Amino acid sequence: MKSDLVTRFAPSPTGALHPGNARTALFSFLFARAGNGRFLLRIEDTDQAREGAGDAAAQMADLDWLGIAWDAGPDRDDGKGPYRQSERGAIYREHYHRLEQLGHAYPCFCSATELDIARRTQLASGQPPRYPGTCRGLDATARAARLASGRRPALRFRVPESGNIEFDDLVRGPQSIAAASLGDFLIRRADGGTVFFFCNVLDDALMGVTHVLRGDDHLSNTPRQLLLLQALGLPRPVYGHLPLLLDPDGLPQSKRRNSVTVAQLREEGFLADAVSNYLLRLGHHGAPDRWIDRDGLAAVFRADHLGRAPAKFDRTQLEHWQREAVLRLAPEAAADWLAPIFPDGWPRVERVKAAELLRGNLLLPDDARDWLAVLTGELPALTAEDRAQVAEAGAGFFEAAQDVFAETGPALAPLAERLKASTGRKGAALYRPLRIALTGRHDGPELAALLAAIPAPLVRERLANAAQIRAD
RNA sequence: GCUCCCAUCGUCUAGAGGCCUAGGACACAGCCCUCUCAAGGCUGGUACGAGGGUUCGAAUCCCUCUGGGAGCGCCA
Repeated sequence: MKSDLVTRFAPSPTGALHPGNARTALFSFLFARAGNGRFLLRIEDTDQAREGAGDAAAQMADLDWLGIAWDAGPDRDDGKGPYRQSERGAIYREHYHRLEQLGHAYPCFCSATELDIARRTQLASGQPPRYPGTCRGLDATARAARLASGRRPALRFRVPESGNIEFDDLVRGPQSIAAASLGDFLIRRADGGTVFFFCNVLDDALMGVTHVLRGDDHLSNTPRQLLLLQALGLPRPVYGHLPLLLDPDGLPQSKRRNSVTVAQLREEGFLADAVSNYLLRLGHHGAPDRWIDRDGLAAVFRADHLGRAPAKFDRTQLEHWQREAVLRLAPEAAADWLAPIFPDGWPRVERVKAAELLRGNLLLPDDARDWLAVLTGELPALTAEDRAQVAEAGAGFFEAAQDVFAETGPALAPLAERLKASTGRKGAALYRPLRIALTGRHDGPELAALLAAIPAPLVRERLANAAQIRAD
């Protein structure tokens, strides 16, 4: 059963998607899903100058990767689009006209320098920088005169001189601000370009958005947008302002500071569901401590469980969820996950087998590189300590191992049994030298599985090598 | 400069006056399990930014300060 709930994510395609935006998108998406509503994606590409080629497509790919699916968007119109603001010029023009007709907006002829001077003056005298109202009272003749002199006006919204603007924020609670503290703000640039305050809120209303989850940085802008809706006679959505997501050092994420992007995490090999499980718990509480499947995410999301304090991006916690995610990967998916580090010619079956063998000891695909050498290549030189352990077991031990291996093959149980009988060794004294000789390291999957996975010639070679090792 | 927002273990968080000698998770340390690592089990240390109030009682309410952030753009 569909409800009337409609949420959206409205990124501007300037650069890559950061975890903070991804979280906002995820929350909005889950919010809609949890309420049987719809989730919209709108691209706010009104600033062509700042837009990088392919940024929108890249961000959409990131969202898609995370499993954030939009019911309507640039590539999926539902009749209320277009979902790119660059294609909505006619709609904006129509509403500019209405605002002007209604007396809620007026042309402003002030130049950038004039405004700058006013701003500086106000700042210098301890006043908040606000539009001084120069063009507010211009009559028809004055306007005509300016137009005639060739000046192209911008359009400004006429903010009421008194009264309070009130709204109840989903996460911040009741808000109230005096209209008088707001200056008349711009809604259309002199070149005809639209301005965020305007197109953003207008599109939300026109697209039927009922609940807006967005960054904290918009909280103090909300009253302006509410004024706009009121002037236009459009319904207002419920707002929920999410605290910022900070870098590990506590500073806001930014391109300049090289904050991690979603694309980077993906390239490193982090799994989408690990990222989701992590983001779900940043600034949102109430989810159980255990792993949640992609399909179960929406069921634990609660809009009334959103936090107010900013959170720091913490790789260690992401890694915890990554470990959980890797453990839960289906065999085929695990092989795909490791694809970047497998040799090109490797057959599918081998890949799946290797992935199954190693995944318990991997956090990222890169971690598998050394293990690949264990399975197919040359072992790195042993440390002095490891040499000592191998030497302690003795040449006889490894000679016996070679003999037994020749008979029993790659099954550990009979091999261990026979070695135990012939050398008297057991437990760690038996297994550890074998592990070191065969893998060159102390950690890793079960020895039985390793023995079965390492090609027999390599096993023979390594056992023979171990028999040659003497303590330093 | 002005306005607004935020503040609990290293990190994510629970906490809406007594249930808090502050709970959980991650991380860390120790032990158990075990051929190793991981997983799992058990145990442990670590936090209410500071100062004033209000109250019988404050992490929770009020004020001040401190620290952080945002907005005030012909950026979004």
